[in-house]
Amino acid sequence: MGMTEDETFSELGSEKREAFKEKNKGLIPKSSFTDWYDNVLLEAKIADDRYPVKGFTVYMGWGFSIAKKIIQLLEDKLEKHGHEPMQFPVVIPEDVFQKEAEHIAGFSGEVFWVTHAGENILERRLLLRPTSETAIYPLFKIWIRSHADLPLKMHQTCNVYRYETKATRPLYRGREFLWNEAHTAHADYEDSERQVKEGAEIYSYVYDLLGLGYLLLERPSFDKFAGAVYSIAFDAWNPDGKINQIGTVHQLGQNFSKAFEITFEDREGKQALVYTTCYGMGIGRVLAAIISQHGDDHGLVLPPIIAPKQIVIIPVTYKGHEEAVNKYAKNVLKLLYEAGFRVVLDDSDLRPGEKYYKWEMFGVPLRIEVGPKEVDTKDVTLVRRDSMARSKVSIGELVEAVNRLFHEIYENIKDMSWKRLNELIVYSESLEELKSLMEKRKIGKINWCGDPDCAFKIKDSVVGEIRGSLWNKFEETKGPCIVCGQPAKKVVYVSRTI
RNA sequence: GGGGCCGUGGUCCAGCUUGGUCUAAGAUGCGCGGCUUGGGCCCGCGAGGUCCCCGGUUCAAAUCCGGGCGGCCCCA
Repeated sequence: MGMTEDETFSELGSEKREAFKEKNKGLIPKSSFTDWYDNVLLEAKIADDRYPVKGFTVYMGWGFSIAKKIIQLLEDKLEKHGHEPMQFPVVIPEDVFQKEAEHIAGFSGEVFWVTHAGENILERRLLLRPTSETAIYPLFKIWIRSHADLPLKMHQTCNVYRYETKATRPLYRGREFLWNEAHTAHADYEDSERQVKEGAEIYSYVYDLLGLGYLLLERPSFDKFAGAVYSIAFDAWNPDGKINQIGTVHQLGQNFSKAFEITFEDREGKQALVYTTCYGMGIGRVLAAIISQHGDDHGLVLPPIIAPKQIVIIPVTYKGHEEAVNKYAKNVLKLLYEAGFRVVLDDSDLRPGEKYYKWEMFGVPLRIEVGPKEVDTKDVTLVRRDSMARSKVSIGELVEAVNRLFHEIYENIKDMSWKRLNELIVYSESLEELKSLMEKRKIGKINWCGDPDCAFKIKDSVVGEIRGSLWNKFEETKGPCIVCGQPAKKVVYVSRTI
């Protein structure tokens, strides 16, 4: 439509832009990803970035409703696996924060400080948690007495604070962000390893319910969490060719238990240090992944499981038929409500066409149209949000049909997302080739010797960086290291990052 | 951290080069009324603005200059 692939909406001349909007009634095409994304956030009432502090974003009604559904899926699953819900304070005293050397080195550059109370300078400075290990471990030290107290597993959903120096983006990267973090302590390394697997499985379970496409990678050692033995991460694809890290799981070994002296009496009656793990999921980033992976030119496309409203009923009334149609629509509403669906009847004064566009923007999975025809034939017209496919079904079969369509919508958006991810991944045998892949916004798959110097050379010569190797599946190397030509140890993925 | 582009009613934006005709145009959205209603229909009326902020130049600043804040893109 008069726009090349590389051109973004905002780079078009105002004339072309006006022409575009005239033709598309104000909608920005998803191919202009940044503009589309900003537009959808506001139009679909997801988030408002106009809060007067840089990097701090307001969740609006529809967006926070979705966020709450995501949180609920995650919390239910964590608690099913024995994690107790807790809430730790947002402030951490400076001296406690500084107990683990690597951890401070990793985070101290981006912490917010609380230095005053009124006009008085605090004797002991406090910081806003950038993550909660150092808030939680002093209490773990108190709570854990013996092997009978282990494993200890907790989680909390809270805001954390990091003074990001990179460009902030609503939901993707904020200086305050909503996440859920889990922290566990174990009697031996084997049990903490089992826990890392459980954490990864819990996260996979949630992302799969949301139909997201992602890579589960073990990060190279130079990119692990500050203070971790190793880190694994969930990298979701993004339409602009960057990678969106939606969750991480860390094996912390005894690094923190040493620093915080978290000991227990083992079965032989001796004091020993616990092993800890932690994992975090950024709710905003997961929401951003759902918006970006599933959305289309008409706006959001939500998986039914997290849609705040799953079905919208649109009555199509004509003069003389209003009463019959409205009555019929209310019966359909009641039927679906009683069957347990989240359903809304839009009986506002807008024209039906306008309502279609509006609810498509909000990503409601199914639309039901009822007019005089349906009243006559005792059925309804169903329209899927993902494919826009129409069908008719009798009232008697409606509930069954909705369940079936929800399942089909979920399967379809999930398949499309994974298909897109697989199309993005391209195997590459030379730096030249890798560079061109990055320019085409692809994800490179390469052989690597494991030397950090080679990794830095990649970062210097192509725009992307090494994200890691598959964690849950071993991949055989197919050639020498792409940089130095020495024998390769790992197949790793390279991409731009958000 | 470096470079580029940008900031005008809720949203998208015209105006800026060449200061005055700007008491800031338009579209969309919003409110009221009418008409309509199977994909953003049409007509009428109305509300809505610190032209991002501070300072400077000038008889005069949305427009020029300096600084700040904020946004987007590219590079480290």
